Amino acid sequence: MIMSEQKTEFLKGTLDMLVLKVVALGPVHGYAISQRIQQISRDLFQVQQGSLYPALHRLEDRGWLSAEWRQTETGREAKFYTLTRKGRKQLEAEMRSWEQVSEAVFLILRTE
Amino acid sequence: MIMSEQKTEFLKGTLDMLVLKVVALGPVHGYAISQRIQQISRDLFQVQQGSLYPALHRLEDRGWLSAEWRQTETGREAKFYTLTRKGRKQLEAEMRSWEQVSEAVFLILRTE
DNA sequence: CTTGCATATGTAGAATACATAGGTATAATA
DNA sequence: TATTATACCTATGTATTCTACATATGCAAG
Repeated sequence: MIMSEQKTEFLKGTLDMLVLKVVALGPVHGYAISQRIQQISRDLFQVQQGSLYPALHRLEDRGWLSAEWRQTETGREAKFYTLTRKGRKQLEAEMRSWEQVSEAVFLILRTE
Repeated sequence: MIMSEQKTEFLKGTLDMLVLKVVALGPVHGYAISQRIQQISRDLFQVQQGSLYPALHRLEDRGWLSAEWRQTETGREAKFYTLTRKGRKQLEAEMRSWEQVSEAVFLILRTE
C-alpha cells in the first residue's frame, strides 16, 4: 500500500481489514477493491497489485472470503469476492481491535 | 509489541513513533520506556525487550535519539535516551502521518 | 487493423519489522 | 541464600508488504 509521498509503515496490518471491509459492501473483484480503497481514502491509500492479490488469496485461504468467476459490467471475466460468515466475524473483531489500538496510540501521543 | 490477547498487526510501524514520543517527555532509559508505554496505554501495549532494544539502536543510528550512560534513581547504570532536534522533527512528521492514516482508515471503516 | 490504454489477474524476490527465545548482570527482597 | 525485578543485549525465524515482472482482454483512436 502506498501513501502518496508519505510513509507507508502505519498501514502495515490494516490491508486485510480494509479489504474485508470493502468486500463487505458487496461482491467485488480485486481490481475494483483497490480502486475503491483509493477513492474512499481520497487518494491517500493506493493498494499495489503485488500486495492486493496475495492478500486476497491469503484471505480466501483463511476462509474469510469466497471467490467466484463472473462477468463484469463491461463483459470481462473477473474473480468476484464475497465475505463469508467467518469473514464477517473476523472483520468485526479487527474493527474493534483497530479502535482500541488507535485510541491507545492517541492516548500516548496526547500525553504531556 | 503485544496486545493482551489480541492481534498485534496494527502496531506495526507505530513502535518507533511511540518510543520517540515517550522520549520526548524527557530523558529515559529503555526499560522505563516500555513501562511507560504500557502504563499510558492502560496495559494494552506491552513492548517486548527483543523489539525495544533493536528499535532504540535503530533510532539512535538514524540520529533521532542520542544515548548517554547515567545512574538511575536506584543507583544503577542505565542508558538514558534523549530526543535530538532531528528526532523531534521526525516525531512531528510521524504524528501528522498517523493522524492522516487513522482518519483515512476510519473513512473506509465507516463507509456503508 | 493495429496500436495503445485501462482493466484484470498473477508470481518471484527482497526488504523490513517484529516476536520468540535466549543470554548477561546487578539490586532488592523474601 | 534464593528469587524477583531491574536493565541491557543479540540471533534467528516469520509474516507482511513492496518492487518488479509477466500475462491477457476489451475498447477506442487513428
